[in-house]
Amino acid sequence: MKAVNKHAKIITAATKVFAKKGFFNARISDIAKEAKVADGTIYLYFNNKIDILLSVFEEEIGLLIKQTRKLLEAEPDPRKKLEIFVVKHLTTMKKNKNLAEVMQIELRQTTKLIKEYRNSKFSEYVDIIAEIIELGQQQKIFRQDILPNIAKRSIFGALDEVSRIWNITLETNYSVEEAGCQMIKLFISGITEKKSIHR
Amino acid sequence: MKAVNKHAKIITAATKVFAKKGFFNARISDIAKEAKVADGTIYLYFNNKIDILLSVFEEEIGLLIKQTRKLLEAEPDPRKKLEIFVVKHLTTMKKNKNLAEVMQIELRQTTKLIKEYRNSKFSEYVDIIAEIIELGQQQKIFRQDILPNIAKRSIFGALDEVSRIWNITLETNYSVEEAGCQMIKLFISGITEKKSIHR
DNA sequence: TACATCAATGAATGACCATTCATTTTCTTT
DNA sequence: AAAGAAAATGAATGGTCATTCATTGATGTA
Repeated sequence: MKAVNKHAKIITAATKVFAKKGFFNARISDIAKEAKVADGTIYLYFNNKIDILLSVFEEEIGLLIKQTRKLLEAEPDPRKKLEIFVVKHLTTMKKNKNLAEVMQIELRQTTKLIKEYRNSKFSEYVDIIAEIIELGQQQKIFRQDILPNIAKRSIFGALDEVSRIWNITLETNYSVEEAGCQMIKLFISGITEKKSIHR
Repeated sequence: MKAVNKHAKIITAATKVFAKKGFFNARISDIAKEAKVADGTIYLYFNNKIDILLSVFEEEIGLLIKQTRKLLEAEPDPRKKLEIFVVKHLTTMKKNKNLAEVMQIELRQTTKLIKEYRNSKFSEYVDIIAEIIELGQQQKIFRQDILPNIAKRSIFGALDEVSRIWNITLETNYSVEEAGCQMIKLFISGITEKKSIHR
């Protein structure tokens, strides 16, 4: 068969199948069927099952990093940058539920292997948040007493959990705009009523 | 054999094994060995493998809910309540890495079954945050324009991610106190530099 | 057309492991 | 102490896939 890039076809199929069934419940034969390819063909393009998962992730998050960086570079204000990151993340996860699920569920699974892997692309993604925070601190717009490394985890975790919920409950409770706006408020200004000054 | 509550013994063993290997990579025989019990014995106390996982979770989170509620009831200030919740969560997850891992990793896995299950104990736990926020809003201490349902997800997600990192990286980068304090700052007052000083 | 090279196929293999159940051990009652 | 009941055992079963590889098909070359 004159393959129109089988590699890509298999990745797309695998993303879909992993998202639907989870890594351990996904069968190679499911992926093969989805990609309209023989089971054995998959092994011409990937070493094994986990290799497929990692390829799926690498591909998708790499793209996300590139797009996010592109959006950010035009904007100088760190507050706006943070907003852009939040909205971009939520939008992507809402649009691409397969990616969302693969990110959220699968990559918390195969402990050892993933732990090592995560130190590359995934870290790079989360570190974008830390960069924004550091920039804001340099410009004296963000508080100096916030540790970027804890804040970045908090913000990523919040985004991750909110978009996870979208995948779990079929109903779409909140729009991206509404959720994003709420989260920005929370991170930027906190939960406390502005006028009240605490003692 | 002089059974000293095998049920409990199996649960403890299962928690340990699930945390170490993950649900799908954990063997019933591993759990049996850890509990010093025959493989078959496990089926006298549990219906099947997933039943063990759910029992582990139910047990542990039930306890956490009880302890957290107890700590909260003495404190009237919603800001302090939030602080108590944050610190209790982080402390528990740091102390009980097995529980942390079971919560964080396993329960994001078996999609369908867990989705239904999560609507009970897990939701109850996260809803404690929403209750605190609503209380703060009634008292006009927290902003009215924050939606408790999004804020609760954000705060839980942040806590979850920060404690997840503790489990992944062997080094203990930040103490519970430091991380808790940072997160409280972030949620309560936000990231922006302010004139008014909190507390 | 004949041959060579490379890609693709999918049935067969073999390892793995949750679950079962016939048997053994321990406990209770009389 | 003996018999019956209950609990525990762990080897055997049966089903499930990931992975392999002998075979087939496609494409290019001369």
